[in-house]
Amino acid sequence: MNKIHNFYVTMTSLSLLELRHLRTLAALDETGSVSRAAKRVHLTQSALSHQIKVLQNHYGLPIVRRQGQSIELTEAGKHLVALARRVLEEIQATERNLAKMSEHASGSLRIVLECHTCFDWLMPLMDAFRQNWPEVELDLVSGFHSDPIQLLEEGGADVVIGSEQVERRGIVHHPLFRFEILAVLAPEHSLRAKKILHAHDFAGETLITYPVPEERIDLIRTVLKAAGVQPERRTAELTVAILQLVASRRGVAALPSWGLKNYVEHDYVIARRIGSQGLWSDLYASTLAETATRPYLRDFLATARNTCFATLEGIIPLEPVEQQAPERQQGGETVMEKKRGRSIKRMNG
Amino acid sequence: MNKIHNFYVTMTSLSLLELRHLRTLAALDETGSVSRAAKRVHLTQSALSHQIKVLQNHYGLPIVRRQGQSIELTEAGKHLVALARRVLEEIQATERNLAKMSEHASGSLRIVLECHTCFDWLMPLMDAFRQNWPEVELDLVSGFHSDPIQLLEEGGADVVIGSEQVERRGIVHHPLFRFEILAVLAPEHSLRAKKILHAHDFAGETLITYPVPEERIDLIRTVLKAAGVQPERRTAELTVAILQLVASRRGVAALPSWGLKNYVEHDYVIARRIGSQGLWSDLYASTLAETATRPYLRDFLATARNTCFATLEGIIPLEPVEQQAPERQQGGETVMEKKRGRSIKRMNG
DNA sequence: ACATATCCATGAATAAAATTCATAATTTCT
DNA sequence: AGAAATTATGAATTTTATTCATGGATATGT
Repeated sequence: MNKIHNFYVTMTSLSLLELRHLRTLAALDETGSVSRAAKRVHLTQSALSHQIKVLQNHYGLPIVRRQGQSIELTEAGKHLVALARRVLEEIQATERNLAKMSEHASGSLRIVLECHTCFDWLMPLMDAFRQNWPEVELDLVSGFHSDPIQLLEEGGADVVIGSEQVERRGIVHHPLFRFEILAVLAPEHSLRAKKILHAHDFAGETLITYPVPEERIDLIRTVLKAAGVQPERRTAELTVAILQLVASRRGVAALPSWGLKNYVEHDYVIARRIGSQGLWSDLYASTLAETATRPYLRDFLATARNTCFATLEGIIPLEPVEQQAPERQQGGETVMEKKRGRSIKRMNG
Repeated sequence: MNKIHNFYVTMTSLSLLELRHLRTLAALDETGSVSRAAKRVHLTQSALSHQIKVLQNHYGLPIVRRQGQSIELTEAGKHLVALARRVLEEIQATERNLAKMSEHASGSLRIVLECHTCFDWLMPLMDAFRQNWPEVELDLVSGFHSDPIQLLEEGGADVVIGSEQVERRGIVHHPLFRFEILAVLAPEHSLRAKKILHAHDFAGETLITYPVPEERIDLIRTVLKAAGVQPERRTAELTVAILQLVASRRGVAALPSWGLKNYVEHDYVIARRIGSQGLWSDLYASTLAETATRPYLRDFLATARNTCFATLEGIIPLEPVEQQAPERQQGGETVMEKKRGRSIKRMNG
């Protein structure tokens, strides 16, 4: 029936464009480089290069232009990026709606912050979240907690934002990003000539930190302890207060690179790399496995990543690393095995 | 460097949604059936079934509900369809912009209509086109032409909309859709009792047609000629005029199903299938190979298909059939080989 | 200036996934 | 009840995206 004729006819392939491309375009725009964008979307640089090529062939237009060490979007590229922005936003919005339909969109999201500086990006994020999930009780759990993960288990909190990543049954760690911790000095400080500071440079200095135990301070834990350097400490609650103390030469500090830009540009303080590789820290959001399935939590994480990558400079995405699958039956946590998309894979042996 | 830790961490797969899914959703909504939607997007029913399943699993929500012989979109499905509509429209708009950037968006689009009834859907389409491509000279080539394809070759027209599909060098045929031609009778006509009309039923009747030669009238060419039936003919220029003549019992007609619905519902006329399989006709837009590459032509075809499928009832998509690849060098027409997307393939041997 | 990172492009190999095929299950219509 | 039409599903297959392995090109630093 319906016999099919036996010869070709053109069928102009209407749009080979896929959301994947739009996500790539957005990342390209945000990072200004193919390889950085690749990290951002968890693919290789090669994959993105191929994607770009396909698009350029399809539209018969250049989309990016190689500009020395990085790239620049062409006119056409900008059009596509604008499209990507709008479309991806619309998608997020309706996915939020679907999530709200799928279960009760209520619950609590009580956040423990191990990293004080994270206030900077968390505040606006929380404001946005409140709008999208009015039914969710959103809170910051204040005060110091020696074992914040335990708080999760006890039900006293729902998310811990910190850099530890202890393997602990029933707990999942959602990678956020990696950032560099820089040493902050007064512009006239005697160490100003050095491009890179090493452990011994801190000997005899006063270290200004947030009021948390030493083990929570990366500089001390991973750099100074090992070198046997033990500077004096002085604490302040707020980032601005720390910076003010540094500027007025009461001591030096070590802070995430992203919050420093403005102050450095105005010569309020200067920032220096710590160690030749730099001192880096990874940030995770940890939750109970159960909590991880909640749609509002997933939305929270998604927008956290989005806004951080869009807002914070100099941070890099973390590879989602795979947990040594808990061999035999470990309970009902098939959650992650099921829910995760295709793109979790080892990227180096 | 950057040693990678050795265990898993959840990475909530952010949206496995792709445009493919949105295109499917839109088709599902328009056709109300998985198999019809499949034809619409040139995939198998199975493929769509799988797609739907994936989406439902992903969102944890039913998207379609089986409703007897066809399907119904759920609340969630409707959300997604609404998204699809907006997104696909935005994409078409920016692709139009890109097309305009890639070459001069000017030229001419002079249309020859072999099928008179096509006026019905062509008019609004032309209006829309004029808005999007103000630089393109849009015209209907009037009058009768015995060999319209020749008009293309002579440069007197740019597109022929008709049902012939003669293989001719340098000419490409873009499939539009397949539609059924129904016999139209006055409600009191003596043949009203028959569900299906056959060739001999037309003997002794007056056939009311557009004023075109017999070879252009499918009913005569493919049904009556073969049976040696030769009814009287009477012609009218406009579809409404034909219908009026039929209603006033001056004769019978054969018209595309889509334009009849309103008249049939109001009992102005009645419509009957012709032959047990029905009488079907395929519609193609034919152009020079060269014209086929113009972005405005491709846009015209795309929106033609879109609006037709959205507007006209009872039409079905045509499989893009592959031309018996012109073995050895047949000139420069690599155009279609290059430009067409992946999805041209034989779907039944 | 020369070695050394970085960065992007590209072809081939590989891995992933979407689609088809074959068939079962379900519903409707006669 | 049987036939026809429609959707669902598991397995096979094809198609496609992605990685891998390089090469060339552009800075970067000593």
